[in-house]
Amino acid sequence: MAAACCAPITREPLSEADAAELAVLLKAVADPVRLRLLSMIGSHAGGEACVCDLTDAFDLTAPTISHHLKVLRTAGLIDGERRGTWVYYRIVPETVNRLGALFAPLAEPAPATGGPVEVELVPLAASR
Amino acid sequence: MAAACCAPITREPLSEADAAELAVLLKAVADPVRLRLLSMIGSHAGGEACVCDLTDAFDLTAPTISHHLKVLRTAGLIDGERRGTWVYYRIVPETVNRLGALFAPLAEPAPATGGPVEVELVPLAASR
DNA sequence: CATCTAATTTGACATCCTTCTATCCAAGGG
DNA sequence: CCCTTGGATAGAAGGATGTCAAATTAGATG
Repeated sequence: MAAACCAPITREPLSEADAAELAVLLKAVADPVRLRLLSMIGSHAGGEACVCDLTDAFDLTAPTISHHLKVLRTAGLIDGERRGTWVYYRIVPETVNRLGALFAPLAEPAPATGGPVEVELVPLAASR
Repeated sequence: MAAACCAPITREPLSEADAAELAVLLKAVADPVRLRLLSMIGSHAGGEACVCDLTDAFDLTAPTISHHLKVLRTAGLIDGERRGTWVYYRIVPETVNRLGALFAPLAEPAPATGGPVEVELVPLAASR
């Protein structure tokens, strides 16, 4: 899987291949449970979260949570590691950033000048 | 549907309600055809595209394209208008921007320098 | 070694999604 | 007024997806 790229979605038409690959990534996050898992892992102190903590936060069985974690891991959004008895997961920033770039703000509500970021912005002078 | 908010996904845990609402939005874009439709509409000269142009770009029947456009419209990602014989669609920037904010770039690698965090991550599923 | 707990895998089932064909509505042109 | 064309709707078939119970693997502990 070549890293899909892709200029902001409103900049230029996506190729069929890029669209297919991005859809896989988006399907992974297009679920309430996985969205919450991702945010819980990403915002957890230390940058990683134990599966045991995650499981307790839902009214779902452990296998179901495990399934969702696998989907996120397969998509390259998180990465897991076993340390002793417990397994810890952490965010893979590169992959998350790819989604951010896809929906990059198209000059509207001023992208809150909160933090200096490394998003590759393409010259905004072309069409339009 | 109240406008969902939401700080970047790695900033703080999403509430159950916000996650549910965002998942609906993400499901709308988590499809290769709809991704391409969105990018074709958004990047089209004049900011809008005719359904007739969109349909020709796919190996799908007109009803199928119409269905996907409806999904995007229902999600608030695009807006359509009939002018005479043809129907034109355009992007709704506010909604797209919401997704951009969700996956807003977080500081890159930033592994606590020196910490015991540099562990070799073993693919959990690899063992067999 | 036996056993307990954390986490994943497997298999089943109900639901949702994508796509099609057939049909219907809207706008224009003879 | 009829007919043609652009586009949406209705309904159905088939595949994909989320969830659970049961079984399995991997450390830790007695």
